Amino acid sequence: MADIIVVEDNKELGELLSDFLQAEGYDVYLAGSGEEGLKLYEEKGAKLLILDVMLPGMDGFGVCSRIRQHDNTPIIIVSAKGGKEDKLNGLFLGADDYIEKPYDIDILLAKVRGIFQRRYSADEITEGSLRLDKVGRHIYRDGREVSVTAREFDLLLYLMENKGKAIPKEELFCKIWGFDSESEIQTLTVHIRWLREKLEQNPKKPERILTVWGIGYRFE
Amino acid sequence: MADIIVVEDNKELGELLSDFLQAEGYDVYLAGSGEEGLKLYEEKGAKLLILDVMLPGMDGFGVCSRIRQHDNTPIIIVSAKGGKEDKLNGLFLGADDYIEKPYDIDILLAKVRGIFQRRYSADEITEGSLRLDKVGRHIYRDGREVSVTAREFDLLLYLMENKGKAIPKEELFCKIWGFDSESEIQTLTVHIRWLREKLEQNPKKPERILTVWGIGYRFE
DNA sequence: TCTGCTTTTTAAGGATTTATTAATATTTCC
DNA sequence: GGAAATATTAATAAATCCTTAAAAAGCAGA
Repeated sequence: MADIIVVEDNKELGELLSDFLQAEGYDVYLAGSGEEGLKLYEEKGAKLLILDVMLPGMDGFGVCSRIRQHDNTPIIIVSAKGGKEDKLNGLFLGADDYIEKPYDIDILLAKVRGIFQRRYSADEITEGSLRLDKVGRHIYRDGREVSVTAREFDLLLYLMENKGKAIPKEELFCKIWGFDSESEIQTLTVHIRWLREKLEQNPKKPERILTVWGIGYRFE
Repeated sequence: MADIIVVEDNKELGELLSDFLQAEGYDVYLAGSGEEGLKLYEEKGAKLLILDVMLPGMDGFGVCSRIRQHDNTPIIIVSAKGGKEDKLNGLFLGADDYIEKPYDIDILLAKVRGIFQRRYSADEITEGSLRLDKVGRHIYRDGREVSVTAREFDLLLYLMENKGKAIPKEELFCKIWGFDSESEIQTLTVHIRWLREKLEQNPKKPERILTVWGIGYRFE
C-alpha cells in the first residue's frame, strides 16, 4: 500500500510536493487526473489522499465522494479558489482537512504529519527520512522500501524506540536475542554492520546508527 | 443489537469513551462489571466488546473466554498493567486486539473503525482481481470462481482482512485452527502452498501471499 | 606516536526456516 | 459402507539467514 496519493494536474507542482513528502519518508504516488487517482487508489491503496479540486474531468470533490462510498481513508482537499464554498463542500463530502492554494508547504506537511500521527502513529515510527512500519514490518528510506531480515528489523526498531539513548551492547543483545541466547555478542556488531549498509549514506561514517565507544550504540 | 458494549468499572472513563464512540456514530452500551457486561451481551447482543481487564468480580479475561465459548464476536482487551503477559493472555483467549492503558483515544478509535470495517462493512472483500464473497464463501479470480476448501477459505479471509499486516505463523494458526488445535503448525505452510497454487500467477513467486521470513505471511 | 584495546569488515560454513511433494489419515457425502 | 474430497504428516529440497573467526582498522590514553 502506498502512503500518499497526490492528485494534481499541474505536473510541476505535483512533483515538487511529492519530493517534499518523500523527503519526509513517505511513499508517494502522483496522479494527473481524478480518474487516474482513483485507479491508483484501487490498485495500490493509500493511507492519505491529497486532492486538488480543479482537475480535468472528474474533480477533487468527485474523487472524494467516490472514495467515501467505500471507506474513510483520510483526504486533504486543495483548492485554488478563494471562496468558502469549496471548504464547506469539501468538508461536507467527508474530507478530513482543507487547504487553500497558494499554500505554505510547511503547513501542508504539518497537516500530513498530524494525520499520520493521529491515525497511524501506533503502527509507525519515523525519524527523518526513515520510516518503520511495525505492523507490516516494512522499512522505508526516502520513501523506498529497504528489505531487512527479521533480526535487523527488531534491532532497528529497538534502536529507534530508544532514540538518542546510548544502549549498552549487552542490553541490545539481551533484548533482541533473548536473555538466554547461546550466541556470541559479537554477532550483534555484524548485524549493525548490515543495517548500516542498508540505511546509511556512507556506512563508514554512520549518521543514524552511531557507535558509543566502550558502551554500545545510539540511534540519532 | 447494540454496536458496542464497553465494560469498564471506572465510570468516568467509561462514559468518556462512550461519548467518543457515540460521536463516531456507534450505538454504545456501558457496563460497570463483567457480570453486567455479560448480561447486557446476552440480552441485546453486540458487534464489538471493549473489555477492561481489571474489574471487580469477573475480570475481562473471564468475560472474554465466556463469550468465546459461544461465538466469535470481536473483542478488544484494555489492560492497565504494563507486562506482556496480559497481551498474550488476551490473544490466547481469542481477543481480536489489545490496547494498554493509558491509551490514546485516537488509537482506540482507529482500532474500532478497523474492526467494523473488516468485519461488518460488506459481504465482500476485493483486492485487485481477487474477490471474496464471505456469505456464499466463494472466491473469484479475474471474475472466475476458484474452488477452495473450507480451510483455504478461512485462511485467505483472515489474510485479506489483515491486508498489509505481517501475521506470525502462530497467530494465523491459532485463528484458523483454534488455539487448542492438536495439529502441527507445519500444516499451515502446506495450505498456504495450495492457496498460492490457486491464486498466484506463478506460485513460485507469489505476489499476493508473501512470506515474511522469520515471522509468517502477509497479504498484499 | 605508540600500545592495548575496541570496533569494523569479510566471507564461508552451519543452522534455521520455508517450500515441495507424496503418502497417509480423516472427513464428508452419497 | 464406500468413494471422493480434504486435511495432515513426514521427509527431502531449497532458500535464506545467522554466526563465527580472523584480520584490518580505529580510538584513547600514556
